[in-house]
Amino acid sequence: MTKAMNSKRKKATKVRRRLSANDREQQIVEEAIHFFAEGGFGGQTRELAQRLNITQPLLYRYFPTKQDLIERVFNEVYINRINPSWATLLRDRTRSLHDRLGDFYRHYSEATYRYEWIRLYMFSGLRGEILNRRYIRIVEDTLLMPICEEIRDYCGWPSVDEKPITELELEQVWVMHGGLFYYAVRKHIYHSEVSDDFPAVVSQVVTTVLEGLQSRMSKGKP
Amino acid sequence: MTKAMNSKRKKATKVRRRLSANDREQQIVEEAIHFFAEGGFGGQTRELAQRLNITQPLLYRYFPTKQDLIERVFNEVYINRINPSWATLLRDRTRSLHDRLGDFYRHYSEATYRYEWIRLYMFSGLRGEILNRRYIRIVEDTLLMPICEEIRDYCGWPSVDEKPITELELEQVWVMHGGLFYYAVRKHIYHSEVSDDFPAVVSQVVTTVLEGLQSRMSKGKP
DNA sequence: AATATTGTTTATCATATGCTAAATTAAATT
DNA sequence: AATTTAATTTAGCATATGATAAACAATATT
Repeated sequence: MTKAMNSKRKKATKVRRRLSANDREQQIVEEAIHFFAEGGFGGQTRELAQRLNITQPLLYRYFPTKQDLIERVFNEVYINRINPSWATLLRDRTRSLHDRLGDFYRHYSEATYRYEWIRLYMFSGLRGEILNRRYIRIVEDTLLMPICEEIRDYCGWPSVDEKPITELELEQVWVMHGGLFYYAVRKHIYHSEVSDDFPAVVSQVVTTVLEGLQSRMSKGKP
Repeated sequence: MTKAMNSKRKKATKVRRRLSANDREQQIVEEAIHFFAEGGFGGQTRELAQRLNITQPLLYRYFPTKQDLIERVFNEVYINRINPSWATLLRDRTRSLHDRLGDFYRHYSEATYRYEWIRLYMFSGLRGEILNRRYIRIVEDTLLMPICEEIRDYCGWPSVDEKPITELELEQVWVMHGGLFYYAVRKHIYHSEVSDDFPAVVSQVVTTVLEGLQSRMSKGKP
């Protein structure tokens, strides 16, 4: 029995060695995502290696420098995370704007309100990486601006062709968007207690904002 | 001329040495705030010393460990930053709730939407410091809950005595609060372009939220 | 002016940390 | 089975980094 266990354990301990280059690389990236998300990019390569059950120099076989690994992590987490179908969803005027926004934030939060995503994003921002500004630009152009336009339509305001979206209109949507994002910051960065019914929060907030904007409109505020 | 310049330069370089212990300590804390806010708590003590024009071991005369200095920075930045008069302001029902919230966020943002405050706060959160949760608790108890109560009154809902503030009501206010806070995150962490008229943003958001909530109420949603 | 006090620097230690070169060995190829 | 290929480890370099002890020197005290 002991023999069997030993051989089994041996296998369990050693069998994972000598992966194919592709598998090992992917494994490293995967673990690096968790690792850097937890402690930031100051984390030591030796500790990362330990978590992978490999030696530290092996990391350098796959990534020439730590910075290269970090950039790979960025790519893995942030590339192609914005689904183009979301913009389509938002513009679908056969549905109520309330439902569209609810659906959108359900999808959006599933993709981005994750422990790794949120934390790496904030670490990256504090580091002064270009990533965040680039991401914000995309969010603004492909998501928030369309939302502004749908709000225009919802409230019966002039179309974008007649009058471009103003800075304040965009900021209004940013506060909603940022407020919902901040829910994830409270949860994953501060480890604070938050409501466990995020869709309910979205629904309530969206209702309030839409009703509020519509009410402002009826009082003659474009 | 060269002589005069030399002696002058010498003076300029050396005259600031040998401060009183109190002055030196304060000077170190002050610089440490900027230093850690920029690069995080991983910043090297040697670099901090260089910026202070002192040698690195001198830091350890005033702070036994780096961690001690960091905690001192926390105290300096976060202790007594919440002005009790804000809660009073918020409860002053002789004024419109819109004006009260506008004033409150003017004061609150002046105190906390600062480069150092925001960044140290986020660095601290990512580090897992208790600071953030403690701060959040205070914000919730002394600011957001009162706001919830005022909203109840504003909308003509039952008082808190009759029915405690629900989780969703608090979350609604958190999204507004967090959304406004996120304005500062975009500015000071992502270095993104934001509207330079924050009071206008506040005014607009507050109007929308208040109108929206009131409108929901009139449709029978407490 | 001599002495005591204390703010500051010099020199240094121990460990951490990114990274490299060469040796080793598991797996693929012949 | 012998040989080649390539994944992995061992050993170690160079510099970074928090921290300490002792020497030094500006200021205060006598």
